[in-house]
Amino acid sequence: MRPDHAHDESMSEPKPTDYRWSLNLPKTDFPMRADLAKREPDRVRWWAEHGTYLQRLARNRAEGGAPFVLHDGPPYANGDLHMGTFLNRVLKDTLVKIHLLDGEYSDFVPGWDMHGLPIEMETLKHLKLDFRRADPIELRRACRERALYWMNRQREQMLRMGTFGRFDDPYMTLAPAFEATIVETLADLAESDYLYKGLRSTLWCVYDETALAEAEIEYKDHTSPSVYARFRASDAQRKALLEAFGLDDDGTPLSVAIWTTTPWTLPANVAIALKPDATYGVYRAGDEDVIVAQSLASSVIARLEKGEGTLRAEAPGSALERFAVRHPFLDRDSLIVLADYVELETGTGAVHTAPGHGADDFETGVRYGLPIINPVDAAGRFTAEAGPYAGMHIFEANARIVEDLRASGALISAESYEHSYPHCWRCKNPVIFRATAQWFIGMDRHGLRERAERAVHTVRWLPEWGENRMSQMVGNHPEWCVSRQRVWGTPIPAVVCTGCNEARLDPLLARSLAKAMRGRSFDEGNASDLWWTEPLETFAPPGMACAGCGGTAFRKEHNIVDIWFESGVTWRAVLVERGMKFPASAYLEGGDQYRGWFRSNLITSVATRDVAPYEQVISYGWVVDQHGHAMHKSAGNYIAADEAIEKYGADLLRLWSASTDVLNGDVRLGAALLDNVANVYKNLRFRLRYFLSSLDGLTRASIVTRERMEPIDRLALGALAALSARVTAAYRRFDLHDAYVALQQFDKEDLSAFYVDVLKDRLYSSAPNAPRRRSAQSALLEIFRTMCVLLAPILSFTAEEAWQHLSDDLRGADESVFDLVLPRIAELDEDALAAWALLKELRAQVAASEGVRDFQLDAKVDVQQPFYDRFVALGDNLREALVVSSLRGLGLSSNGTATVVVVPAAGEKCQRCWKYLPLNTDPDHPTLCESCATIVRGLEKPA
RNA sequence: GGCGGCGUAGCUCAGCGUGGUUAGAGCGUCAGCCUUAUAAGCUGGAGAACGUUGGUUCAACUCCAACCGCCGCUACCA
Repeated sequence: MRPDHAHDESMSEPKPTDYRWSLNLPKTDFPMRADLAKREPDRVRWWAEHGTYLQRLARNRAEGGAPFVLHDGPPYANGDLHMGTFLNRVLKDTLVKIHLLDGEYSDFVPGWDMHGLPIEMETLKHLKLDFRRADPIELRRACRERALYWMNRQREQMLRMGTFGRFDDPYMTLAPAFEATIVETLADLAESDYLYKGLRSTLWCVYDETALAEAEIEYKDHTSPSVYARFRASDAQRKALLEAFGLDDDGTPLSVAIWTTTPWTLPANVAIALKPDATYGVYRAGDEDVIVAQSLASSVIARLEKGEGTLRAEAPGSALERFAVRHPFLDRDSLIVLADYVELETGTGAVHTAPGHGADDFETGVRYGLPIINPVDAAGRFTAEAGPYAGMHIFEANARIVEDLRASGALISAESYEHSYPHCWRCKNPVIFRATAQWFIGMDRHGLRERAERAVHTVRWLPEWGENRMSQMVGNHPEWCVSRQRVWGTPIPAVVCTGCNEARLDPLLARSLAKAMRGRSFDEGNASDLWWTEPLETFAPPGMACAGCGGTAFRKEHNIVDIWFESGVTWRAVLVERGMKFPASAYLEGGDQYRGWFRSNLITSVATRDVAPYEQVISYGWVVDQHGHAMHKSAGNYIAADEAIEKYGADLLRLWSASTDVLNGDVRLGAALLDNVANVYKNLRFRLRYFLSSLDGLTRASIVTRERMEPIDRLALGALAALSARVTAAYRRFDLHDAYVALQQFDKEDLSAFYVDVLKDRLYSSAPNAPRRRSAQSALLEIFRTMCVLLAPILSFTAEEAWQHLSDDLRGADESVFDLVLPRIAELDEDALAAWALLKELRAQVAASEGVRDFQLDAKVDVQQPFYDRFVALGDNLREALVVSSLRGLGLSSNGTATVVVVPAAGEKCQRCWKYLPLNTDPDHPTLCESCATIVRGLEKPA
């Protein structure tokens, strides 16, 4: 012992009346301050070094735990994580840990989505390359490096969040076996006739020069030109049209008024669509006649600025079918056609139709056998077909076209129109429709749509409305365009017959390629480079011949597959290939994935296995700011995950994820809100600290079994069981918020305001080894252990930190908090719970007595019959529960209600235990009660 | 435009499938107490037109309709 320490002791020599030294006051080195940002990284390291997750996983399997597989929806390996990703990772982690702690084989394989345009764009920018000129193999190698860089970086960030999983063996869409699975699935789909090539008007990004899928567009507000224009009739056309209206031709010019927000599509115009059952009129305004829908006539005539128009005649749209008018600036006719989709809310009721530039227009074009004019190249420049506009960029041409319309007198009005418009998810520019030949998965082939919808109803959806949403999503899903004209991805190994130009995807060829890819090791780089580097003969089956012309000469196509298709086969590449549980127990993602990953997985799985790939789907809301607004970097309310963790600590943010209802609606996040959570955190932390401090001195050997505990300690454990039952039930239905509320309430009402207060006297003033003190400590140990395991899925860091502060002796074989098991509650003792509740109530009444403090009172209690015997059995615990000096009596209540009457305590205040009792029973300790005197006497002569 | 979700105290949420006591909880806030959990703890108080407006009903936060706000999804706004 160091001299200065001895000195300290002599300095704090107790005064004769100060008996603090003889009390068992709380003692722990569990820090009051969390310092989460500083301490959490140590915990992450500790879990890694001890293999906490994998060890528990192995133990659960050895003990026969049922498999539980949360299948990870792969984040895109590009950029740092934001709070939306944080929520995603932590919710998944919580679910994984709930099942892990429940003894299941909760196998979580994280994965990454690593191909695709965003990484390709980043890489090109980084290398200052133009993708048209870059060597594909070089570019793909650089993309791979970049994707791996981001994956590693994101992995570190995920681990920092305290998440568990097989982070040493994640799945990657760029791994050889994964790529091979993609190709094999394409082969299967081609073989079973779901996959085919066709000319369609598809979403196209002119900046990235590729087709896009529905899942790749974002809706944003966009201001478009709003142009009303005349399509004039030639003399012969005018005569015919007027006849259809029953009018004579008096030589007045006639035109059909159309409306468009995309003037650049006018060069591709071949038709005007009318609604068959709507009424159209010929209106005379000044010196001209115009045809327009009756219900929109006034707004169109107003734009003519030629005064009030007069209605000359009316006819249904169907009466005008197949008449024609002249294109406003090209030398051709525009056919009047009918289409049900024409709306009469805005515009003129006469829809400018360009089959090359719209899905519906395309369909109408096919129906009428119209030419599919597509005068726009991949980069958005007009081709020679566009006549005077050849060479211009389409969006720049808008203004020019409007001016030309004005100059030729075809323009009625030019305004601007703000509307929500599809944009490219990657470059954020408006997308267009452009007719090109692409590969599709047909939702309407072999009943795929109906089978997918049926599969939806076999799945458990959380929230329940997810079922309806998914069902609608599948019902509305058009053909899935899966081909992309880029290089960073898995090839669609199709070939084109050099004889007849017919494209085909030969399943044998594809499987041969896949087999070669599987033969490559991860370190050899992109296995699918083989499609670029090896001659076609390497993979082509012998005797491959064109089905159309019988030709045997082919060349390779160089499309890659949509990355939504790649992530769409994770169920196969991960669950099936690794021999994990399939269908997965659960998928858990943000609500945006109904159209994305939930759907892509459903479709590929139903098409090839006829079963949904998941048993349950859980979706959660979008993270928005404090005020409910979407977070954007530009709006300044964006929160990066690593910054938030540095500032608040991962555990506080984890607690936030449980503090709010994440499943329905938006999830708010902001500083004020986190302050709120911080208070709750602090309370829970203090409680854990208090438990640890009051367990001081307890050893495994001195633990009192439940049967031999004081009666009130057994009641406390009954209340604990009720908490366990509620929290584990909440966990099993993934209601983290209910678990959070339950833990908080128990902490506050049962522990802090009641049980802890009740135990103080017993813990502090008993002899250290007294059975009644050990009983209290044993109950507290049980509560501590249970609170730790119940908190662990959410507050992983703090629960582990607290558990580590328990003595090795008490922790025993359960080295980590994740070695513990969630309580299994067979059935609750309702009578005990009722007695506990009544005690709390009576204690609250005593505590609320004005002006007097604990122990300054004696009490007399009357309770109704069911409780009477129980209370008698409590013995001195009843007095203890009320925190009074003595119980003056326990009676049977006559009126059926329990009452407690308090009176000033009879004795004098014992200087040690503060109870008011008879003092001076020991001449050496005149200011102590008899019990304290005995204890102090025993302590005075330490061995 | 359509579909869906959400809208209850300063904050986060319960309650509303079976409409009926003074609409609950935690956090915060204010006041009091304790000083043997002490950079803690206890007790008490204040605090809510249950988004708005109508309707059904003896009675609505709870059922119905419309509307408003926020968010998400979606569309053939040509």
